[in-house]
Amino acid sequence: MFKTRVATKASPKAEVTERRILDAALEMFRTRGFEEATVRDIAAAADVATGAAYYYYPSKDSIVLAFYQRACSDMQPRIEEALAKAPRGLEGWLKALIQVKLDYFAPYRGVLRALLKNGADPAHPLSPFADNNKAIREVDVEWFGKVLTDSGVRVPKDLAPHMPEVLWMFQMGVIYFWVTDDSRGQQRTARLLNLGASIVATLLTIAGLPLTRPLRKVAIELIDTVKGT
Amino acid sequence: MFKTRVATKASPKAEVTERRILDAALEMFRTRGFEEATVRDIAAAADVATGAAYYYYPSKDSIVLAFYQRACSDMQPRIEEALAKAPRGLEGWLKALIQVKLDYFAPYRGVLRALLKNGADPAHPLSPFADNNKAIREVDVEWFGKVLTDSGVRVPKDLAPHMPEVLWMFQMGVIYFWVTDDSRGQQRTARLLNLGASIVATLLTIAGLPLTRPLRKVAIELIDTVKGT
DNA sequence: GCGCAAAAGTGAACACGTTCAAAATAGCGC
DNA sequence: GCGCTATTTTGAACGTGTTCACTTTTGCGC
Repeated sequence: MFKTRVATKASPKAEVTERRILDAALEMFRTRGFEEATVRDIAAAADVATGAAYYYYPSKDSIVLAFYQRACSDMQPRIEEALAKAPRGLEGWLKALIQVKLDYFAPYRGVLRALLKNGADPAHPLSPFADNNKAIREVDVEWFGKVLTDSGVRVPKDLAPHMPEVLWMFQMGVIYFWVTDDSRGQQRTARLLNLGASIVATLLTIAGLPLTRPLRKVAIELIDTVKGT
Repeated sequence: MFKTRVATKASPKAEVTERRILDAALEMFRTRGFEEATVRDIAAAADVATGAAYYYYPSKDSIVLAFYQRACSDMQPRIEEALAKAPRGLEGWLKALIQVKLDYFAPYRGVLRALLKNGADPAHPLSPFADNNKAIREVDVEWFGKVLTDSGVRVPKDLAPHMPEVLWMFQMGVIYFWVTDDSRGQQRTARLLNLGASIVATLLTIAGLPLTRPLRKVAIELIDTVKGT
């Protein structure tokens, strides 16, 4: 139902056109906002006919997805750098990792809002939770795994395999909050990130105590349920 | 920007028309799904011209909001009944309270998905988080307050005023999960609700222990941040 | 009943995302 | 260069939600 246009070694000409459309779209999204940027205008700005946009992208929304994918590779080196600079420890790294994304996406907050509109619906091809974007998601989750092991925090055996994805979910929560956070400079998100990272780190150390085992059991069951089969 | 058509004591004729449109719309949403039910068809089914729908409802989405509002009053007696029947205690009551909503909305899962598409965005007039729906939300939150006090669970003073809204948020989480849960009979949501309610109840008793005070402090700060000014 | 303002209702027209049959161009064996 | 296929590009047309100038109906003072 949702061909993402196989990345056959397209002729360079076509590649250039595809890029021109994407760039024109992003520029227009940024300046006018997602809803106000019409496909006709985007195509005109890219010097092609309206239909051309649909030769390269199956829908207007999917242009945003292309942006999201580009963003994810763009951010890899930035993440590495940020983690190196950040204060050692889980909390600092968590904040640094998520902050990279907020900073990168800042000029495109409205664009991201459009992408996340289709929500956490795993059935929707444009959702970060969809199978489509499994590859991207896994790269992302891996960073949280790395941060976790590097931090040296001792995580209970039963919980450990789930933690990277749980931390990734925490990130998604922050981002969802952020896209609709209209406080000055999104300072509420900044607070949320600080407090959230602190709580996560605290909880994770507490989770090691023997007393917490029963609760942990239930929590893991819940995590399994959310993840689905 | 979003006149909800003041509920002036409309002439009965108009009231009937408004109802006819709403009923036709819900029927069509249920049988065809939200996207597939066109305003033209809805209007035709209600025996009015297309434009009439817009005389009563500012947008197609807002019809769903009207449904949501009707649903909320419809559910009041059901909630009362369900709480009376449910096993005593916070956990049982929480589950019963939320289950009433899932049961009521079951035939309209797709419709609700359309409503929640506009997300948790408090700026969007159709969101359950919007100012528009403050009244509804408060009635809803009050139930959680009642359940909490009736349960007799001792909640720390600093946390207590926040708890009804926190529980309400838990409910919203379950509902968001539910609208896109395609497991047979939404059994994943059922598990999520069971486990979640159990965890909430457990955490709440733990929160009374003196040791947890520092963490609770941070958690409350986070809650304040999410709630906004 | 009559006149008339307000309320209710109409349907053509608009802008948008999207589709598609057709045209233009590129690539390539000869 | 020539033909021929596959790729790329076009722009008119479709269906949608929505708007609006207009018509019809209602309510009411007289």
